[in-house]
Amino acid sequence: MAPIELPPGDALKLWHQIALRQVLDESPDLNIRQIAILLTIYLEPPPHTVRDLARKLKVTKPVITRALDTMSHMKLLERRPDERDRRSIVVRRTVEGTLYLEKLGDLISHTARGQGSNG
Amino acid sequence: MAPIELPPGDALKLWHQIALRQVLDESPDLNIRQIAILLTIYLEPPPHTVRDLARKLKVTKPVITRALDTMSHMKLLERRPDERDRRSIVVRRTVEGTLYLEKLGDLISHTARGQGSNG
DNA sequence: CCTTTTCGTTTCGGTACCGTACCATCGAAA
DNA sequence: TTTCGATGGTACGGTACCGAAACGAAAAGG
Repeated sequence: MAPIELPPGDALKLWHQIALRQVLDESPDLNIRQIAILLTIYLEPPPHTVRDLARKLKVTKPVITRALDTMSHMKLLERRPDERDRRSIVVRRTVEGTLYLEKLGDLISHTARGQGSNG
Repeated sequence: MAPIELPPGDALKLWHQIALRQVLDESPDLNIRQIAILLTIYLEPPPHTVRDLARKLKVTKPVITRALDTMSHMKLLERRPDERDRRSIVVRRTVEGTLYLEKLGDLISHTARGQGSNG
């Protein structure tokens, strides 16, 4: 895989266009912690528990609980009891969450493509 | 300028790493609207008034007013009365805001560079 | 059994954001 | 001058987030 050349100035323009698009589209505005949690769940190997996520992001457990409340209500992910240890829960992906992140990836990718050229 | 090739999968990994870094660094978490406002002010030609920003982002004026309150308190930008029309204010850049966005651009750029290569 | 530890959730007080509606000021035009 | 529209700010009620602390349930260990 070739390194991606993205000078700081272009990076900010890219960020700007993506932020602008998200605002104009009125897409659900997850805060930065929720985004980090969601992407960790989808991009890193399972299982994901509240405790693991809290430790990985260096946030308190209630932050994870509340983020899971919000995002599971949006159907972006799903809680499941852990069969082996009933104190734990396991966070799982959903179809809706997969679609949401696919769209996000496409948006970033497409914006980056338009960004580099002189358009 | 060459087009930037950033496949959706890599885009999500990039997003993940940047979000993770922002959370771990406890950087001030501006919401998506505030980011869009800030970058518009810094990347598009002045002058920037509340009304212009509200129209450009298709949000209500109080959204802009509150975002300016928050970000001017963080010294990321500055309100100034418009000399020509005293009903208007003009939003201006600050040194701190410039530094903040320079750091953000560097973070994105650096993360993207590490993203594409196998590092 | 009983105590301690672990896990996720809930509660508490506080802060920040939202949209709707209203307000004070300024500028333009009669 | 008065009237009217434009501009930015404020007030209100509601929602969501935060950290700290307390909680109930389940596991671990005596």
